[in-house]
Amino acid sequence: MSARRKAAREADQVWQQLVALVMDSRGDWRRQVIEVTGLPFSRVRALRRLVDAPLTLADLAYAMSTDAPAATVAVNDLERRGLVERYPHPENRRAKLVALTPAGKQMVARVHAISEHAPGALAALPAAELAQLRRVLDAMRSA
Amino acid sequence: MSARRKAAREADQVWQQLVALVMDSRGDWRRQVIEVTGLPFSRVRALRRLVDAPLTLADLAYAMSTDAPAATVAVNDLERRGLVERYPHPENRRAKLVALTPAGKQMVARVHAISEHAPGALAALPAAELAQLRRVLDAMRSA
DNA sequence: GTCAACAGTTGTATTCATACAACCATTGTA
DNA sequence: TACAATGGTTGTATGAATACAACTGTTGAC
Repeated sequence: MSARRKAAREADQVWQQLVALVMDSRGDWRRQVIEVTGLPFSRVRALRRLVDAPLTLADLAYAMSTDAPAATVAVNDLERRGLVERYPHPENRRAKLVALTPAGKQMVARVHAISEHAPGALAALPAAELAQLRRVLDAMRSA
Repeated sequence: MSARRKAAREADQVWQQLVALVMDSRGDWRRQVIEVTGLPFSRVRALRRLVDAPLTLADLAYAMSTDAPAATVAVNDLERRGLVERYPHPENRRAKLVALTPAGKQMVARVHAISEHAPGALAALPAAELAQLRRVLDAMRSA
């Protein structure tokens, strides 16, 4: 096996560990998101896909791995709440772009501000390892 | 602020980053779990709480952060599928303990074997950092 | 100009998840 | 013994997530 493939498999395994860890001890994060925003969780998921840039409905549906009708319904709801707005695609009159309004951005910020307590195993890590972990996560985000 | 409290806050922040990362790029893990097991996701969540030791229904409900009726329904379903069995609590005749059957353990193993590809940012990490990350995760699991 | 493919919308149906009320049996205690 | 608290079950109600069929308008290829 090539070194490249080996590295990829290593990454996949680490990822699985991460997912399992978060999913297992996720606790009430989802519940908290729903309570803080007053939105169904899927709406929040939609909002978070739009932080970087506006998306067409098709792209949004793909990003959420659902279908187009679901995206339409979600955007309708978010638009009624003033968190999002539709506007015509400049180069394709079939398509529409969906963008966050200021209120929408604020809502996303509120979600990011939700703080959940770290599970015991994480809180028990030595400070040095914790710092290392944070460095890795920062590196990932900026990548 | 005490050093202890400061460390706890640091851990909480790292944890938030982890949760956000996994939730954002979770992709089809849930979908895959459902497909592989043929079970609703909440049933899988229940199964996974039972790997370490049998639980009473009340404890299971608490661990899943839902209520007792939901736990009863879930266990009924899992029992019909032969993945779990109830037996009387040795010291409290009100309570019942729920334990995985061999088939149930096998099912959990199948869930753990589901491999999802690491998101780009993670796969792009230098090998040394990846190894470091894995070390931290291993340490967390054994803690 | 016709026609297939694309982008979005509307409406419907189904399954899941969740919460709550009401109930029975057991336990421990006043 | 009477009573409150615990552990579980049944049934009901509701909202969320998901999928699919059918339709309109737009585009691009032939």
